Amino acid sequence: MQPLLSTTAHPLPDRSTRTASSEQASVPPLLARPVAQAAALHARIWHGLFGSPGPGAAELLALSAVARQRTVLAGRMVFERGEPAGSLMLAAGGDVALGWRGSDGVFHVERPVSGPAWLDQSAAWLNQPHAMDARAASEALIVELPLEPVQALLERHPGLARHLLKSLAREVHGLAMNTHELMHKDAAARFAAWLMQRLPAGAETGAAAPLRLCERKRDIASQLAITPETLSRLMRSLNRQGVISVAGYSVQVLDVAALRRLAESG
Amino acid sequence: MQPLLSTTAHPLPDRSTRTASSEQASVPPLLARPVAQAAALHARIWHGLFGSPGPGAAELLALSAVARQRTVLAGRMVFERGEPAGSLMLAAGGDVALGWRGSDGVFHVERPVSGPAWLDQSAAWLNQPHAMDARAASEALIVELPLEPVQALLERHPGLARHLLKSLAREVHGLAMNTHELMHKDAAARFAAWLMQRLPAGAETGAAAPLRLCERKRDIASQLAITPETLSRLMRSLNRQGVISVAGYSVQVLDVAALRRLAESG
DNA sequence: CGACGAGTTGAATGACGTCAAACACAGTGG
DNA sequence: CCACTGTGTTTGACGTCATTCAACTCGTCG
Repeated sequence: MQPLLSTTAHPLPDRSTRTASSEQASVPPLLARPVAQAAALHARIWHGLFGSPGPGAAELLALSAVARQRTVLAGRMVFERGEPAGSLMLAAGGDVALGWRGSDGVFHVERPVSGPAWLDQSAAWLNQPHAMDARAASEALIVELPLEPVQALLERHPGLARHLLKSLAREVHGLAMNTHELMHKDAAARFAAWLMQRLPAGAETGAAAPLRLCERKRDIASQLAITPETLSRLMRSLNRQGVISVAGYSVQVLDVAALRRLAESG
Repeated sequence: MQPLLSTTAHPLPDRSTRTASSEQASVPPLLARPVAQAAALHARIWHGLFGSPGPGAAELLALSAVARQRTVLAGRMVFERGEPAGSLMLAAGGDVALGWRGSDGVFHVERPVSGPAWLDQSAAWLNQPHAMDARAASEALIVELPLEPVQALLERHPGLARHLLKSLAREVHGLAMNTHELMHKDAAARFAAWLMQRLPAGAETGAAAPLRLCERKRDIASQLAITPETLSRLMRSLNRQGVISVAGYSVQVLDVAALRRLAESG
């Protein structure tokens, strides 16, 4: 029916391979190498969380001192909705999916996260339970910052507060954008925006380098709050319009300008 | 057509009266009374923002010292999207609508806020412009906390950081709930949840006291991300099912349990 | 091979938006 | 008192977008 496009199913993205390589890049050295280098790696994690300019070396060291870490195997829960949250939670490395598990046992991804990144920095401050489930998509290094010690830290390192406030503010900003998108954009615009987000920064016009989807399409759909069927139809429609070119899990954006127009229509 | 229900239009809620009375209650004394009592009122404002237990007296005093205030007349903009945000912004009293002005000049309310409450506590920390427009719905007392002095304050009063973090965390929590609702609930469920929220705390089952809508229905609709037409049909449908009883701007919830079921379906 | 899960496709259904008309009320000026 | 106007809401007809349900294909794993 569409001879120019292979509509056949394609193999799933190889999660185990991807997992392994992403861990090679960021996590395992932390566990395997001598302490001095581990500290340098900690610094890189904090940098990912706080951006730059981040907290000073002394403050980061103090943070590292109160941090408790553990690894969570792929597929296991990091924390569950309703569980009391005594700590600020973050993923130092690996991939974690924030979402919720339906009554049928299926996990719905609402926000995929790839370390280093915060998992829940708000529940602990409010003395409330976690509001979502968090499930490791790959083996992940989870860091917990227990609230009490962090508060004590703020007394001794007031400069740290500014960075914690900043990262919370970043989350507010992101959530507000997200809400706005959901309220005012249709599925096509949201998907276009999703694609734009993972376009390498360079590509401003014309065609861009091929892009590889590294999640199941059903998970992409659930981030966009649409059904897998609708996502499939959307991709086919954009493909037919010549905006993107789809082959299984690899997508090439052919017309960045058109995609941007779509993403901003709303 | 519906002899049991008056379906005729009803006069708008009297905004000017409502405005005046809400200001009588919270704002004007601050401007009119001696300094000692003004401080007490400041305390009440901070309490509204931070909850309890809030910051200590010394910290509140320091906050008050760096605060700059101004009043904004009903209908004027408090700040606009894109405007640089050098301060944490809050409404000490009066009603402010957060939203955005469409290209046609119509203002779409996304979140109504009634002082004391934060208007924008995130943009300033990120050195970013405001992400939304804010428009005074009634005459409002606006307080700005310029970022620089607040940061200096954090050095001297580390305990303050905890409360700022907490209020930001509260906003994260609220936004996350909102996002979740938009993603997974249909219009009827969202409206039911909206009604539940403004039900007095006492009413758990059966019928509840009549409720008076004090915004234009089109503004309620835009908070729910639906059109006024859909809201009208929803109210009629709930009325027909006997869950609520509608007469113009006054709504009585007849069956709290059914409403809760609706609100949680999704 | 057969079972299973992921993805795709089509038809039917439903939810919600759009458009246009009518109505209610407030305020205005005769 | 009565038209007249403007804004807000209601209602109906209709269209569009997205979900649902049910097949069907492909690839993997046993």
